[in-house]
Amino acid sequence: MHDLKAIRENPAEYDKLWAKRGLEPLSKKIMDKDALIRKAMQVVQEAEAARNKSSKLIGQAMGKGDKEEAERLKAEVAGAKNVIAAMGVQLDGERAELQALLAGIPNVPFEDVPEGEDEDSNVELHKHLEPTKLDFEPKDHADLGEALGMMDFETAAKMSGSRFVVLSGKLSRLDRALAALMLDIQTEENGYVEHSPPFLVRGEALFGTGQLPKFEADLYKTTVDHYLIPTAEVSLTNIVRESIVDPETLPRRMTAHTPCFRSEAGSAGRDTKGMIRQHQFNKVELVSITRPENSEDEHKRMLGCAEEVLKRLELPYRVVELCTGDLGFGARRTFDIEVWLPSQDTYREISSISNCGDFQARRMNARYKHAEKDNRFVHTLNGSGLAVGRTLVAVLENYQNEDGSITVPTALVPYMGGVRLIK
RNA sequence: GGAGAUGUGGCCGAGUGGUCGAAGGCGCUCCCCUGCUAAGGGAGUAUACCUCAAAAGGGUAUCGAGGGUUCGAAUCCCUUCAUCUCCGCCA
Repeated sequence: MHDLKAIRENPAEYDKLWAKRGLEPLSKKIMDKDALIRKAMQVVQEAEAARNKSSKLIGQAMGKGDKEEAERLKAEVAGAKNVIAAMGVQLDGERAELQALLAGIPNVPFEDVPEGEDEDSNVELHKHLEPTKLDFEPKDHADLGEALGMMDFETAAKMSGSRFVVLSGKLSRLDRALAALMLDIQTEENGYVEHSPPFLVRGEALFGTGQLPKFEADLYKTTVDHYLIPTAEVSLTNIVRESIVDPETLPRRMTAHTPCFRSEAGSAGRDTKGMIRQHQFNKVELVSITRPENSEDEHKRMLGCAEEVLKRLELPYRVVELCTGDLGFGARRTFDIEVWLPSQDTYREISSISNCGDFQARRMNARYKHAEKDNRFVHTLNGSGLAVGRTLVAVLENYQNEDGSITVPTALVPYMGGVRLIK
């Protein structure tokens, strides 16, 4: 959500930044609506003031027993009430329109975010390790998993349809081991506090983080008006909603290992095979709540926290900064971590780490005490640390042996109960 | 799922249609007195928005949230959310 006052003071700047995301200029439309609203507010408020004044006089007249005067005043109030009712309806309508308009406008990028229309303009920042070289034809994770008899898409399809999987045996354990490793790194080394939040949330929570109203089609909704979380970012970030945070507790770092549910409407045909794109997957999420002046530093720190997992697993990856055209709805800057997948001979996204500035904080009214009588919006950041399913895919593909067995990365052996080879 | 109760300012708590943004207490801030402790006196102490070049000032809204009745609602009605108690069910 955007700051109306800021737009009013600097419309050209906003239009310029929105243009970088490929949007038409919007400030004029917003300000015209805003001006209409303020004019209508004045009229309504004047009428309300007149009504309140007369009503008090009626009370006094009644107290004195002067019925005639009271009746005269009542007639007077009727006029004001007409104005309030008529203008009130108009005002509500205008406000709803402006609200809807603002709610659907994405965040503005930071000045120095690379410009570009789509992912082709994303900028590679750095790489870690050389892409895995196998001296045999690499299999993809789905073939490997099915051959092991521990990854079953057909059985999952029978009960749940496409884009689901049943893991079993060592692969199921591997999934758990990866999550445990990730949580241990983030909680024991990086200062994130582990949370076990709700997986079902109300619409307001999703509005707060920006998934609603625009992206309803990507979400699963229950019959009792709950939504399944598409990411724990929603649950974790909303922990500070409608509150005034003690600045001493900032930055506040939270993590959670949760399932994520995505209906992926409109993605038919993409990554149809395997575990890359599923309706349900596990993810260890990182969320930081910061003071405004610290969010950029925290963003870099969070990137490092996510990278650490891949370093520990000795998986090749690269980090890219998304260009303006590829930024998500709420983000001012985003780093993606892409892991190397031998079967695809390319890097694939395994983590996305965003600084949302005060965009989400405004939508959920999350503030901190900046000074006495000066509460300001916090900044919110979120990132995957990491997507467990895709990490499992990366481990299988990068650690595969010619016979289809999988060497367990050293860092995972303790978490696998000492197992060094999956076969 | 059934029955009932509750929801007021930082906290406690009064207030069942009128001058209530809201008594009183606690806490906090400032001042005075005393000045060792303890105590005493006075003033102040919500948020958002509109108006004003700004400040001062003025105005509107807010007593969980939303809607309604009324000239007027913290107070009456409806819906909803949350909490508590009892019963049922259940991992």
